[in-house]
Amino acid sequence: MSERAIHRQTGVPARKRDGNGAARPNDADEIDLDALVGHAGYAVRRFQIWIFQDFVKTLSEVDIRPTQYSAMTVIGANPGLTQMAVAKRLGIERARLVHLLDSLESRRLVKRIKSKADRRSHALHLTAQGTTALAKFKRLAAEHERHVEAKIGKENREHLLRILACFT
Amino acid sequence: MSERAIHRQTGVPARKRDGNGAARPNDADEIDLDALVGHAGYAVRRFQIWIFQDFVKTLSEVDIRPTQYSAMTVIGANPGLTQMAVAKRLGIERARLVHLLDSLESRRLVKRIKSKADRRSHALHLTAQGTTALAKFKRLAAEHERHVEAKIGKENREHLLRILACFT
DNA sequence: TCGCAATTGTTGTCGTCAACAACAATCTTT
DNA sequence: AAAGATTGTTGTTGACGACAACAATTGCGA
Repeated sequence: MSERAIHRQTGVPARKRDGNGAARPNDADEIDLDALVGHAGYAVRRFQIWIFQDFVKTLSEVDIRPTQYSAMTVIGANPGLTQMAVAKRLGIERARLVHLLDSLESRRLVKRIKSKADRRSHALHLTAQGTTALAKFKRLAAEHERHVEAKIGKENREHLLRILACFT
Repeated sequence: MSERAIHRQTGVPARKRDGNGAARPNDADEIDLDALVGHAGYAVRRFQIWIFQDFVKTLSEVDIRPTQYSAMTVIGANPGLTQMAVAKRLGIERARLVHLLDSLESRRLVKRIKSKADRRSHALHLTAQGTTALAKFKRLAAEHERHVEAKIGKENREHLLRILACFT
């Protein structure tokens, strides 16, 4: 039970009511989050939304979204991976990866090469164009990362990366 | 450019190839994440997915999702808020909140009371049933939070909350 | 006081994403 | 050769963020 909720119950005067027991509908930043302040998930969710928006905005000139970036980065560093391997490593569903790669392949950034060893699978590679494009994506992503640093602080960002390293 | 990528280029023997330059398609945990390890957004995203899954699972017996929980918590602590106020405070779109409240109202957990002062808006309240239900939700959510603590450590969780406090 | 802009809730659409289920082609195991 | 597993694919469902439009209502300025 939060203090402010208790205050209401014990009759501490709310500053404005509308006849329905309504307590100041506006005035956004004085609303009690109560139990939410103790939940990591809530803060993480808000942060993640902020990060994604900044990422998308910072990379808008190249029209690359976070998941696309992560796929290209992994493929670039590990040429020849199968879709299953990429999906498992990044925690993406393989069904989801199909459309993702369709999109990247249609933009000539990635190519699927039918594997001769296992004809079920595709070996994934960046195209030459994809390689140079990825270099630019990485520069823009680094710029985005500086925005994160500016938002939460250099050492906080590094500490965050250490804390969450077990999820990568 | 990652070390393992360089190794490939410099001819360090990859252990298995399939004739297409493919390097060990399987063996998930040896895949180089390259630039992703330096991106807070990637770790945060993976973490957030893990948290949501655990939250949903831990509260599955009461069938409450994170967003529903956050809305009920705020309404419980600030009875009489309008939909706009809740949406702004939680960073939810007011259009999204409509369905969310429809669902909660149909389960008799929340009620919308037409405001007499401003007939455009609704004053949001928990029902009696909603109040007792929320108490149980909070107990389960606290259990979920202990899972988080067990996953990343007590002091890491607290540090995380401090780092991300500016997003709540 | 009248009229126009802003606000509130609502409806609808679009795109992203996670979670499943089913399927054909192919591999592996027995 | 038969049975079972794997890989890529297609499709569906539901939660969610973003956006646009709308009616009812409010508030403000001319």
